[in-house]
Amino acid sequence: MKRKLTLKLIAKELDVSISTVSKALRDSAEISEDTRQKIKAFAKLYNYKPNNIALSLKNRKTRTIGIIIPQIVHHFFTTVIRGVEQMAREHNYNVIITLSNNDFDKEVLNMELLANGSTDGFILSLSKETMQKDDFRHLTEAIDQGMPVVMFDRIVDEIPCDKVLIDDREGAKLGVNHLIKTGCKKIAIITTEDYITIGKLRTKGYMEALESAGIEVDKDLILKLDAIDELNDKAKARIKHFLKGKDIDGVFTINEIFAVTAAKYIMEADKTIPEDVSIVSFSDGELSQHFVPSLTTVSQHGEEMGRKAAELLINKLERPEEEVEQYTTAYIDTSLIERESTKRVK
Amino acid sequence: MKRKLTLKLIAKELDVSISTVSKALRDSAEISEDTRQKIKAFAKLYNYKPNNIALSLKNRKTRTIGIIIPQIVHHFFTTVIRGVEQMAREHNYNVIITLSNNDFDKEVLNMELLANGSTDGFILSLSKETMQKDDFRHLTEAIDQGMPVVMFDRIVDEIPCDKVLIDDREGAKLGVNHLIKTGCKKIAIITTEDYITIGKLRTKGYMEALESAGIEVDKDLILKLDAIDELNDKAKARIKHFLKGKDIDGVFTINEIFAVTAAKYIMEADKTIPEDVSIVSFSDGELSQHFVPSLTTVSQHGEEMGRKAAELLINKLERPEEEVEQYTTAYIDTSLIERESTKRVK
DNA sequence: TTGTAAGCGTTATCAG
DNA sequence: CTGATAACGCTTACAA
Repeated sequence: MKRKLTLKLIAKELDVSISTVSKALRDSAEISEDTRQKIKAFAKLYNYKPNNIALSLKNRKTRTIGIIIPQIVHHFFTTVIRGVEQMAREHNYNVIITLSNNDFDKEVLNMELLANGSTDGFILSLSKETMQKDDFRHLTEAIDQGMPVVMFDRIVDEIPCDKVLIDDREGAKLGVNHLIKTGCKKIAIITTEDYITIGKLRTKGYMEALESAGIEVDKDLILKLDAIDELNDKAKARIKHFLKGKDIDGVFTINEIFAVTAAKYIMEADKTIPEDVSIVSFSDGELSQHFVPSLTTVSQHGEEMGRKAAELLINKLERPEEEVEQYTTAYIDTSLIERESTKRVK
Repeated sequence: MKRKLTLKLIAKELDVSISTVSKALRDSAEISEDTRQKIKAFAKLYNYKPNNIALSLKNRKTRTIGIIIPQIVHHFFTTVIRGVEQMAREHNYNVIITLSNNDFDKEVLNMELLANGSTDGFILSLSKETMQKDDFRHLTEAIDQGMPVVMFDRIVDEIPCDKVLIDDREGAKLGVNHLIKTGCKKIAIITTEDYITIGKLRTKGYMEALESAGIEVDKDLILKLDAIDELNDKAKARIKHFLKGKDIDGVFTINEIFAVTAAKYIMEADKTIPEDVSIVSFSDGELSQHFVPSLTTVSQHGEEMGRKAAELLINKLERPEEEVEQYTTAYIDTSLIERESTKRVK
């Protein structure tokens, strides 16, 4: 492996000082046209690129934003990333991503990696395990050390940092209201246990929507699973059992996988979607789009979320150090995407 | 924002020299039990963490592997990442990811970011645009500068570096043979234009499978699209038109999206899957698993691929510098996952 | 047992 | 116009 070209090497080769080279390359007026030309030509020829590590050390800035997310398969996270990248690019920041795979230790590890020099701050969504463990020391430590942090989607209230959320409650209402509007009367929900914030809030939205439509909430129509991004066989069986023989005409689910699985069992029971049972899912992704029938979803506008998160972070990064700490929580609206799994509004 | 704790600060606070602190923290025998204890206690109390940037600069090593991929939505890429991370962890390397979003400029940008200090080497799959443009200067430059590179999946032969591939041709054969075995005689393929290597190779496998079964290749049963990860309306229309009224009993597609879209049009034409038309898709992902009917796929073993890529890279990184350059191309086997979209083998 | 100094690659300041 | 020097945070000979 060759050694990378450095200022020092160029200086030696051209028999000038390192600082001359540095200045020439940065087009300093101090340097004579002649030398500047010479140095630049040489640098270009041998493809000199400044060493970012050295720059970061010098500037105590990396101009890099770190993203830590539980799982990347999610179309949602991809869109968030895109949003972050857009905003980052506009402000001349780079973005690197690490995955926690929904694993606590990995999340901690990644945070340390990113917190110790590689990035100026980060944007993260908590792993499932972290939320279960209820252990956020890695977060508070990072924040204590002056790392700006923005949490999105899967957050925890107590941590003092900026937050970007979708309005889960409103989103769920949007979805359930659509079911109601299209004539559904007996609407079930497939959600998660309450320790997962999004599950809890979406369940709440579901209940509120029913109530304000004068429909009584029936506990038998609420299924709370312990799963979130993946369904094991047990969870599938629970969904199957839950749907079996129930007299329902609408299902609201808090994610795509739940929706698609429910749809499958509904069709297996020889009911048609949306005529017999309508379905609305939270989270708009590939699955919803390509499923037959395609699913009506509550879209989360991930890109916007990413943009907002990046904006908040960059704000913190570029603000004079002494300003009073204060944290904002931004809400991103959801919207309904109508597809084939619900009836047309009359 | 507080300033991060450094050796210097600790040294000042404890009134010792920086090197004493450094040594104490690294448990050097040079330092007296006493001072060591004192320093370590202090460091722990204030949660000292060494600055990775400084370490990288010092060691001229980051112990970080970069991954550059076109698009992360793909379940396949997620599994590859997981494989890379496993292997990396075993060898004490970190992993950071950047996305090219199938965009040439972004790929170049990301490479520069990663090549200029942030990582010791990288693993990448080319963006669609890069392959179209046929411009690989960013790659050769990085390699010239001594950055070890491993390409996987979407590669280009001419670049001198390690490569990890799945055997696309064999994989396609596997899939098509399965269709043949289950009784299909008129098998169509939905693939990409030939400039995308995987499309080309998979088409080849398809043809070979047919030929060796004594079935004549019918050009009318081959659809080459210009799309790869996403389908625009035009591509969808082409699929629809392609399938319409064609007398086929099997469809092989080179990715999930093509398969799912084809399935949809087939069902719309009131044919049943797999009785009337069987489907096999390349790439095993969420879509195939959750679609109704679930799709038989050729699985790519992404995790293994990731592991292999990381292994090759780490090998290069830890090898004494002077060794002769030589590049290996590893092939990862595919396997068939039978689901509902094909008939049982008799 | 502790401290000094050089060096990793840069840039900024100040002197020549 | 050019160059020496210090500094970013850390490690490691080498002195003391």
